[in-house]
Parts: sequence; C-alpha cells; structure tokens
Amino acid sequence: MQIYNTLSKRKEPFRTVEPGKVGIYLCGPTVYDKAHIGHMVGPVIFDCIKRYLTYCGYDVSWVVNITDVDDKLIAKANERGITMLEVAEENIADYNENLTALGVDQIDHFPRATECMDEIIAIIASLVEQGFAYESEGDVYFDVGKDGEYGKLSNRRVDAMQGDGGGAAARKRGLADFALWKSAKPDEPSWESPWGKGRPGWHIECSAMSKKILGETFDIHGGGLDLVFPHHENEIAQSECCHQRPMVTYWAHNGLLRASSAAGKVGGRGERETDAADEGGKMSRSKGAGGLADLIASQGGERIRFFLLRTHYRSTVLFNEPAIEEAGTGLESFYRFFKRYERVTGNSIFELDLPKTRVEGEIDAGSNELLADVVELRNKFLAAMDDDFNTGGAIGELFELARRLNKYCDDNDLEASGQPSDQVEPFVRGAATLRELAAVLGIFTQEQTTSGGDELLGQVMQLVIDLRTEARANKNFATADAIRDGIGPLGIVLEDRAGGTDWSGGEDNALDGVMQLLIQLRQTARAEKDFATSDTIRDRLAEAGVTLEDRPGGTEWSRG
RNA sequence: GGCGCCGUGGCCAAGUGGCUAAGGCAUCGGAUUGCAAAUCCGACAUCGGCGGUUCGAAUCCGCCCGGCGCCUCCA
Repeated sequence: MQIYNTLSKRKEPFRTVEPGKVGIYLCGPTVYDKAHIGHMVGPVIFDCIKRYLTYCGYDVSWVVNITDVDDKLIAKANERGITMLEVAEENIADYNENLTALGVDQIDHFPRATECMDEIIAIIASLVEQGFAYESEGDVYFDVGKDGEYGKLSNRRVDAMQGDGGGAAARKRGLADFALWKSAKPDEPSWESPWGKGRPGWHIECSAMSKKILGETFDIHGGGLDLVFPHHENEIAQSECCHQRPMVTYWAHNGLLRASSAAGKVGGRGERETDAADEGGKMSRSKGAGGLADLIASQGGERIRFFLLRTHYRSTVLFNEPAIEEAGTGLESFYRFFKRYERVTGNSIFELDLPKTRVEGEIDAGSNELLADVVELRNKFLAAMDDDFNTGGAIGELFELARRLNKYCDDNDLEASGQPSDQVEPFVRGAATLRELAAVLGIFTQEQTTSGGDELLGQVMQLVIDLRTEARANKNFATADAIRDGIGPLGIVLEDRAGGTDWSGGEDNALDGVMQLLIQLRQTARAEKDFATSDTIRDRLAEAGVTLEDRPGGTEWSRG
C-alpha cells in the first residue's frame, strides 16, 4: 500500500507509527454556517480510507475536529443575537445530518475546541517557555523566525512571504508570525489563561486535539488542499517545535470542488457566453455556496457519495447536478442487478453475510471460470485501493464485476427455476464479493428505501399490469402498448419477464396519471361494450379504496 | 511576483516507461423481446502542440499553447 504525501510530494509506502494501528486526523468544519458540498469531500474519502484500512486489518482511530470558537462564530452570534454556542450547535447538527446522509459513519472522535481548552493552553504555554512563542499585549504569537523548518509543507520560504501582518501587525515581531492566543474584547466569549482572558488562534486547536487523542506523532493528517497553507503549515510548526518530533507521517490533502453549470452537459463546448463569475469558480461559503441539504434531498446521499468517489480524491472535481445524475444512472445498474440476484436466489442480496476483512474475502476459485474472473477483478480493485486509495479505478472494477455476473446469469439462464446449486453457488459467491468490495467504499450498505412508497400506487400498478397481461395474452398489442405508452411519461417503466412484469420509477404526479389512464381504459372498454373489463377496473379499484364517479364532464376518482 | 496543479474518445474518468490505452454516461450496430425495458455482444480515442531522452513514452526532460488553485477566511 502506498499513500501520497504532501510533505514529500510523492507516494510513499505505508508504514504505521505503531504496528497494526492507524491514527487519522481530519480537519473538520468551523461551524459558523451551514455546510456546503465541498465540506463533504474530505469526510467521504476519509470514511473510505478508514473502511479500507480496517478491512486490511488495521485498528484505526479517526478524529474529525469541530472548531466552535472563532471570529466568524462570534460575528454570526452577534448578528443574530444568540450565543456563539447556539450558533455552533445549530451548524454541528446540520453537519452531522449531512454526514449521515452521505453514509459517513466511521468517525471515532469529534472533539470540539471549546472542550479542549486546557490542552490548548498547555501547548501554548510550552511554546512560550521553549522560546518559540511570545506574549504581546495579551496576545500570544508564534515566532516563525525561530522555526528553521517553517514552510516545509507548503514549500515556502519565510522571507518570500508577503503579507502585511494583518491588523495585529504592530504587536508582532515578524509579519509572518501568527496568533496562538487572542486577548478578548469586553463582550467576547473568553477563557482564563496565563496571558489573561482570551481565546485560541485558529491553528492551535488542531495541534492540541490531535495530541490529546492520537499522540504527538500519528499516521495520517487530512484536509482540503486549501488548508496546506497557512493552517497545516502552522500546525506542523506548533506541534513539532513543542514536541521536538514529527507530528504526522503522511499529509493527505483532497482536491477542491469547483462549481460548474456546464460540465456534464452534452455538446456544451465553446458556444455560449457565460457569466464567468459563477462558472468554474471555487466553491466557498463566501461565494454563496450552500444548499447541501437541498441537494441531498433532490439527489440522495448515496449518489453524491458515488459521484465524489468516481474521481481520485486529489483531483479537482467539477461539480453540478447533471453530473451527479449521470453518476446516479450508473448506480442504478447495480440496483437492477441486485433485483436480478433476488429473482435468481429468492433472497435479498443485502442479507448476505459478507467477509469483513481482506483475508476473509479471499476465494479459492478452483477450476471455476466465473470465480477465476471474480478473483481477478477483486485483485484489481484491491490494487487500485492500495495505490493511494484510487476509488475511481476501484469503481471501474465494480462495474466489470457486475457485468461479469450478469453475463453469467445470461449464459446459464439462472433466472429459470430449478437451476442446479453448483451453478448458483459461484454466482452467490461472486455477488457477495461485489458487496464486500462496495462496502469498502461505503456504498450499497443497505437496501434502498423505496422512496415515499405510496402503497396505493403499488396496488393500482398491479391492476394496470394485470390488464396489460390479459391484453397481451389475447394478442391485443394495441391496448398493451397504449398502457406502456401512457405510463411512460409518468416516469414508470415496465419490464416483461418470464415470471411476470415488473414496474419501477414513478414521479410525484404518477398516481393521478395512472388513474387517468385507467379511467380512459375503462371508457374505451365501455365504448366497446366490454363490460367485463370495465367492471374489473371499477371493482379492483374499489378493493384498493378508490371510488370512481361517472359525471357528465368525465370520470373522477377519489381515495375512500 | 512567489509556490503548485491540470490538459486522455461527444461528456466524465482510470492509467504515470513496455501486451490490442480500464470503466461510466451518451451514440450507433447486433443478440434477445409481439413491441419495449433490462441484460449480453460489438463499434467508437494514440493520450493539448513541438522537440528531446530511451530498444520502447500518454507516462521522464525542455519549450510553447490552454485551463485552474494557493500566497487573505476557507474542506
């Protein structure tokens, strides 16, 4: 296994500080506002990283911090007339909901800056004592000039750094010095310290919290590429000057998302003048990015997760809704396969017992051709993940695996009843492998909740299907096709199979649309004096609790 | 100005020295179907441009063109 390290700018073999154990720290949000999708990139990829390392047998501890004290939180609280804590609570709740929706459930520790004040003050005090930091009018600053290695992560030299030192320039010895502790103004939230009432600077809490939970040296530190400088540069400076030893073995930074209104659209090249302002620009709260909750509601968390994982985590991702929908189209083919699995075996694929580790999942293919292919695809998947967590490449293998299993189904006619178990068994084993690997990516972890699940629509659809089946049996294809065509615009698709007809889809207005179709079919039947059919429609609907009322202007339906 | 990233088929995207350049979406054929849908089979790129290193490069080096990021809060 190898991991790209921002510090060395190359992939390095993975070695843990402690045998068998991995400590991961990911910079989480500053909770002054709602999250946007860009905030989810890190959590999603690190969720996979933890899943994968665990799968490979490591004992992983993953920390995501919450920065709940900061200038922006204070400003927001004043603006809204509530406390800083209330602002934080609100946005933490939002953040957690987003994580849950995207299937991020591997985080072990969620420390908050305000709960680690003792540790923060202890580190600052130690830095002052060792001469790496100095107090100035109630503030404490890190003396960048005292750190000979400053700039090693972001590849910068102190003397090449511009900057005017910000508003506190007068209190600093060097313009690049940064605040470890800020003295409190009269009405601001504050904590007692050796330097008077105040609050921590932005970077110090990560040094304190990572030390508290993971130790002075831990394995992987993650965050967005935009945090390399100054945030992580300053973290290294603080921690390493304080402890005199490396802070982190691997610095892993994810690429940033960019908003794009055009990417993903077919034929969108070169024609149109766009407002460059909202085209391709980096996402950020200050530019009004947001609406993650809405996005999740319209697209679904798993689609978004899958969309993010299709691209390698270090790449920039051009993000827009059509692109997510396209990813969703690919996802659906897996769910169709899962239904097929159920038709073949009679069991849900979600009830399979899955291998929990890489070793457990190994397969002895023997002379079985299907299993030989499964083994090969599984190995390719693992090789991709071993190479800097290449989830995009790994997903490609998942598609291949699904195709191979579908082909096996076709070739052996597995959907026909009574197929010999020695043919079904390898298929089940292959399907289990598909889910085993998908679980590493945190997808297909549970059965899709049939959205909304209007029971009545299901009953009505069964009636529609029965009517159509009868029409087909009578070779009345005109009626059969009229039904399919009438239902198509509602987003409902019919699939005829040996065992019967399946339906799927259905937009919000589908129920009324289907009812209108039935009413029309009934009208046609009555016009043709086919009263058996028209009565069947009325009776079956009555069973489902629907009343039809024939009026001069037409027929109306209502739920009884 | 300093530091850095990227440019692979219509779109998205793996691959970073060596078999016929993964996969997804879209499109076009074929099998299958009463017709469809789904599924399977097949078609579809020589890797921004030029030059260099090498037996051999999309993959390494140089230059050029074109996108983008950081240097200020930011995942």
